[in-house]
Amino acid sequence: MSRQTPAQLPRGRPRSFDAEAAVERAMGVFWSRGYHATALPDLLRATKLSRGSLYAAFGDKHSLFLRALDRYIADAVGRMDIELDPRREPVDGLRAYLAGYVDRTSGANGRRGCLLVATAMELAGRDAEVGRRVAGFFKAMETRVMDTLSRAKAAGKLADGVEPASAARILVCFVEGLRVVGKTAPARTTSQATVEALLDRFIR
Amino acid sequence: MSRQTPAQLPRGRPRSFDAEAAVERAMGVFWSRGYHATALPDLLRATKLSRGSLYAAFGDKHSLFLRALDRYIADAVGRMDIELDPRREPVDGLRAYLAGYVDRTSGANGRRGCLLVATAMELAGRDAEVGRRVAGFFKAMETRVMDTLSRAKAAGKLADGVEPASAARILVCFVEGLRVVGKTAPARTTSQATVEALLDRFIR
DNA sequence: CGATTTCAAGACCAATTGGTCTATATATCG
DNA sequence: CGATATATAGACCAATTGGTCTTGAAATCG
Repeated sequence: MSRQTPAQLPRGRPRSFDAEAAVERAMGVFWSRGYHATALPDLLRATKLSRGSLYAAFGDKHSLFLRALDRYIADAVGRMDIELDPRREPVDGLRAYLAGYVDRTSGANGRRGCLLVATAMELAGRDAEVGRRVAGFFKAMETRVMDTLSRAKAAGKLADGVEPASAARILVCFVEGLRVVGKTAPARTTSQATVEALLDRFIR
Repeated sequence: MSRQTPAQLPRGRPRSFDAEAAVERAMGVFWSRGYHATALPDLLRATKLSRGSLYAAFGDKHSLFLRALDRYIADAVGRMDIELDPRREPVDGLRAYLAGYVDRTSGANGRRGCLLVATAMELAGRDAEVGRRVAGFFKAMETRVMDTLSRAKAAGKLADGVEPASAARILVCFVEGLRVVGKTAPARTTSQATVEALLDRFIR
């Protein structure tokens, strides 16, 4: 361990913008337009940064994209960790989790789509950095859903013959497919009914 | 009705390339790279056409893309019409249909992805021509799956409480989600097992 | 103050974009 | 043959791409 130097504040003009807020705004652009269709001017407008500042802070477009993607993933995982919290009734958790997807895949929300699914389709196959993140996200979701299903099963809430492991993979595919079909902006009632019909097959 | 003129053959050098084959090759490029990431030189290389011929035959990049997408959709619908043929055992048809997705969503096939899903995510929200095609395809799939499920139900092959209409929407979401998750190139056995577990919930 | 640092504005760059057009070769007709 | 039509190769175009660099104005320090 090296001795702690007295922290020596920087001397010049302090950083005056919030990098994390810039990442969030950039995320919004990539989300709406996709990676290739997003041009530098789009990002400058959204982040309200100058070219120089943006490149100084993030390196290049691809690095900024990865930060935006990481942010999107962290948000999604954080949401799941609340909805599928182990201290909660597992079936309630699953309902909340699926209700979130109903929300995100109907009407205008549906039409906007999902940065992660769009990125998976656009880049995951040819960009290893992206591929690892996408695979990691699906894995994280699968794990959380499986754990929740296991707790539901222990509580006798699963239909006969439902295996948490395979059911979790089914649910992951289903919700990601909802996001795809959601691009056609289906009515909320449609997504809602579909989700309920699916849940009926798994919950006692 | 105007009188039929004697068909008057064209007089000059005849067209020497097969437009439909060019569309198919272009489809392959869009499929592998996506719309925005496909540049003109990629299309010229794949179709083996000169710039002039390509623009004369197809107008512009976007029109060629629409033809490629139409071709992809026609192929997919044609496949379904065979797999889900009304003269076939409905449950066998569903198994064949799902087996096709297992094939297309595992390993290298999975990594390559699906032109339709990629297009849905990349363009459907902002390009009305594309949006209509994507929505039409999902509708076509849903109809065919629903009809098959109805026949299965009439034959007493469906599990209790399964409704063909909602089950068809579930299956459509599920298979499109398989294509998304397939971008991480899962093992064939994984996709296979997931599909079988799903079918178990619906088939008696 | 003067040193230091960060900012925005925008000039600038080479490469690439989708798209047009010209020149020329070639194939088919009457 | 001569007229007609179609092909290719590639020059050419303006606009845009991602990315660098310069300038000069602020903001903070000792």
